[in-house]
Amino acid sequence: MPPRSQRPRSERALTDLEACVLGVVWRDGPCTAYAVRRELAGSSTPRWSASAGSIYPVLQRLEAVGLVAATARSWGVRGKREFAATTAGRDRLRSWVPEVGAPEAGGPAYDPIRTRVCFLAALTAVERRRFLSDAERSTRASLAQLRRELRQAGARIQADDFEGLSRLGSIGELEARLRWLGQVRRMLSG
Amino acid sequence: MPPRSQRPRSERALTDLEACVLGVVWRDGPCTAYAVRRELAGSSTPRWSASAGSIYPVLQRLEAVGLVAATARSWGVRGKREFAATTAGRDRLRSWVPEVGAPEAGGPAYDPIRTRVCFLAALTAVERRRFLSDAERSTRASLAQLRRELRQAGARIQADDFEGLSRLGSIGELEARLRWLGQVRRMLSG
DNA sequence: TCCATCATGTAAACAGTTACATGATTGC
DNA sequence: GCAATCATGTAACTGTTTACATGATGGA
Repeated sequence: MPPRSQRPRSERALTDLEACVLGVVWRDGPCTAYAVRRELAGSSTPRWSASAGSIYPVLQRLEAVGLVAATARSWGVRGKREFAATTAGRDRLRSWVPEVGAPEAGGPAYDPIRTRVCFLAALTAVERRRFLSDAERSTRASLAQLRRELRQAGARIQADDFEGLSRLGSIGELEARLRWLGQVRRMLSG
Repeated sequence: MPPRSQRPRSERALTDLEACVLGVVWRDGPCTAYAVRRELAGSSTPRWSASAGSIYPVLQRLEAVGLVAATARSWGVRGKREFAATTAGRDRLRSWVPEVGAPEAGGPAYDPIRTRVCFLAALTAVERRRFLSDAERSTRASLAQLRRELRQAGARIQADDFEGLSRLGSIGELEARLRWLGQVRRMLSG
């Protein structure tokens, strides 16, 4: 297990959070840090906390390296700052998206439920069944929510509605998980 | 967006990494930190780096709170330490597994590919197609690898082979992603 | 003899979270 | 008048990573 090579600080790759914030700023046009927060908080995949302490420092970093630029507006006593992606920011986003990074980028995502199944042996038979039904219920609830959002967004998904397409992917993932959980349940009881 | 309530340091919940390390130690019986590293590194979901700097501190923490215990063996000049889960550790693992934490625990996992699709609008049509075929190829490679591992493990999956069941879940997720990527590709070109 | 693997750790850096702090605006 | 939302940030903490450092064992 040799240590991996290191990139110089100045041109280091964007973290996924940085790239997402950059992406939101690029897509949603001039918007405040608060709007970015709201956007990330509303995401169906709550990977990040979207708290002020997460987002403000990220935008400061992005601004410092010139990937986003802020314009001040008067609001209250401190004013508000609206961010937009610069040309460099747009370019950076464009190079980030196809960046697969590791060769195993196509591997399965980290799923806390699947990870827990690995250690299901620690539970009694009753507890296992309970865990599985909880996981199924919870997954069904998320699935229903996603389908609601999909219906709300519009009758049919357009080719340029990448949020809708992404949501479609989430739905597919949850449906697959549900099928798998059923399979596991049948194997444990049968 | 009110701040969430905080847990006292002493009884804070295990992080997923801590729980996984505890789980591996519990499952694989007395084993060295190095073996835990190897196990995590070989996992199909490389969420963590599994470097020495990750695993050793985690085991130190787990040992400090009495969830694992080490027995020293003579090896080289420093000796080696073999870890095993204590009764408290096993209990803790048992309470961790069914712990769903957030109500949205059943939501979709964080998938870097899906996240990138959200910002596909930043690419040209040619770049989009290229991204999609890269993603499909990469996913197919991981899928083939997982199927190989599944075949290697044994002809049929036993009800108590939770690693095999988990792998089955990963395969289902990747198959779903592949179907979705095909759908996206058809929508973009059609 | 050399290399891969087994084995153990530490130190510094860093990203992200939690908690704290403040105040304006808008709608009921 | 009051509550929810909009808005901006900072400070401390902490978990994880990167890089560094060392040495034994076993097989080709």
